[in-house]
Amino acid sequence: MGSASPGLSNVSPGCLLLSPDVALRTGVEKAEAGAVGPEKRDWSPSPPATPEQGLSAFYLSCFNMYPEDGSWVAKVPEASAREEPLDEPEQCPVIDSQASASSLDEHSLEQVQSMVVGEVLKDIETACKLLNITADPGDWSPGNVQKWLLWTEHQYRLPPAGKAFQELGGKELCAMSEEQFRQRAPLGGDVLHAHLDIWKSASTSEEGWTDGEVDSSCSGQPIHLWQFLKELLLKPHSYGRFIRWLNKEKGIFKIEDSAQVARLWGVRKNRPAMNYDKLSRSIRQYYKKGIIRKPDISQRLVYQFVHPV
DNA sequence: CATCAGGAGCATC
DNA sequence: GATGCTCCTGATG
Repeated sequence: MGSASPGLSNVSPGCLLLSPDVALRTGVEKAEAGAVGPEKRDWSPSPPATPEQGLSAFYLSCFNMYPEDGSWVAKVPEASAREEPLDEPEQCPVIDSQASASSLDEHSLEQVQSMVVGEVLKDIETACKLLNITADPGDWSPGNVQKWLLWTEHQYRLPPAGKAFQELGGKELCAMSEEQFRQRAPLGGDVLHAHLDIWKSASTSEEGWTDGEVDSSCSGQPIHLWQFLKELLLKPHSYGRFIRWLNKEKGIFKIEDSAQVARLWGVRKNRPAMNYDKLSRSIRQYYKKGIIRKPDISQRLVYQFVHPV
């Protein structure tokens, strides 16, 4: 998938996907019914072929596969009854080596999750570039708001609502409730509100990333692979199923899902062809430099930072 | 078969 | 030149 640029690919999947309040309860169902339209009802979880197909529509449809509120994860067909560690940020689940059917389901779910997040972020990024606006709706000028409205209306075939939101800046827009959206735009106001929520949550989680102590996106310097790995390790809440510490003090970590880690790295570096073979080659370049090494007892997919934090 | 190790050429900054 | 992407051969469990 991905050619998302470094900026938006910073967003943590967990922040988006684990916020059912935003994604599920603020009109996504209605978004599907009202905007996505009958021709898109039979979405299967595969990425849209073209931007014009509407990546957010894909996102919305994916969520709508399990539309009741509550835990989205639990709605996955035949999903494991095992508790997901979603509410315990520090918990790093250990993936059983004997993969059961249920853990396989979890894996495919994770793939869908990260895929969806990637597509949504790409969607937002595309819009930002196209419209020359920032990803954070709070920063929008009234002109930016109008651009965003036009774009969203066009993407989801909503009736024009620009006039109803004239003179409103991004801050005011963000402060508005779904009800207020509906008052101003009886047709599609709820959908616009739902989309704005997605943008808001995307930019919020992006800020979360830039707070990271090893994050390099502020400095403008290209991120190093070892920094990226540390970033993932710092966010077990979001990435604990892909990569986790075995011994944080010694800097020993295990890549649990090599394909996902490589994919995330590829997204970050805008290298869609990235895979674990290449990523691991880059890790091995660190051997000589004394940044990463294999631990004393070598294990598959286990590496060690030479200078743990 | 996936992973690991490392050589080599190349692009980018 | 540093960094990492890409492709490669060969080894290993």
